[in-house]
Amino acid sequence: MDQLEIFKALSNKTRLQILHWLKEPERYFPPQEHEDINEVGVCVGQIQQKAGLNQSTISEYLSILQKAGLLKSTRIGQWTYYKRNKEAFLALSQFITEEI
Amino acid sequence: MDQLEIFKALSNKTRLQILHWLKEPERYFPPQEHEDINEVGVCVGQIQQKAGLNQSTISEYLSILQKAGLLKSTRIGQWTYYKRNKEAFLALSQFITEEI
DNA sequence: TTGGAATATCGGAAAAAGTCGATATATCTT
DNA sequence: AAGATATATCGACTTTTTCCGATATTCCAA
Repeated sequence: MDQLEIFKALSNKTRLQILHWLKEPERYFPPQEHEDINEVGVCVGQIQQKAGLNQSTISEYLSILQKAGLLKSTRIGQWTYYKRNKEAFLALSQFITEEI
Repeated sequence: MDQLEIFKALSNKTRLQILHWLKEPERYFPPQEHEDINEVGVCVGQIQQKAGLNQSTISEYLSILQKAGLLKSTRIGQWTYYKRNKEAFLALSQFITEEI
């Protein structure tokens, strides 16, 4: 866990918003056409639409969040689904109370 | 609590290091000449020395951490002492597990 | 096997952050 | 009151981040 990388990933309004949405995907997104939203997460296009930024920007943001370990991704057909990585948030929470 | 501001404050190696030191000030700093280290914290000069960056840089970094609410400061005579604000870390930890 | 849809990558312009040296301010000492 | 010490602020330059449009890649469907 690279904490600095994680905090950089969290230092952006849109990325924080995305994480908030992905904490409760059913609440913020329509059911995914082909997959179970709770199983694989939400596809890039839906997140992009909701965020209202350029497609390339959102694709990169999701990649930043994933590289930091905060999201997990699954490619199914032409879609990439992103979902929250619970363990990372627990570890980060612990880091904050115990190390800094 | 402005979470974005907090995460930006945490997105810097030196600032993270400072917070780590201030979590256990007795362990990382000599006793303060004039004050109780556990009461008021550590003065800017000591932190600057340990961090090895310019005085103005450290002064600004401490100000950033304080504006984000992560540190509290006390001016006593010509010294400004900074100490960890425990409540802020607890609240942040909770935000991370509950909101994102 | 070609066209279309979803996503990823690249290159760049603008904005923000990092870091310094110089200088200002506040306070202590004499 | 003057010099010394600790900290804060300012201006400048460099590096990083933001966000876009254009293009590439991957995969599906006809």
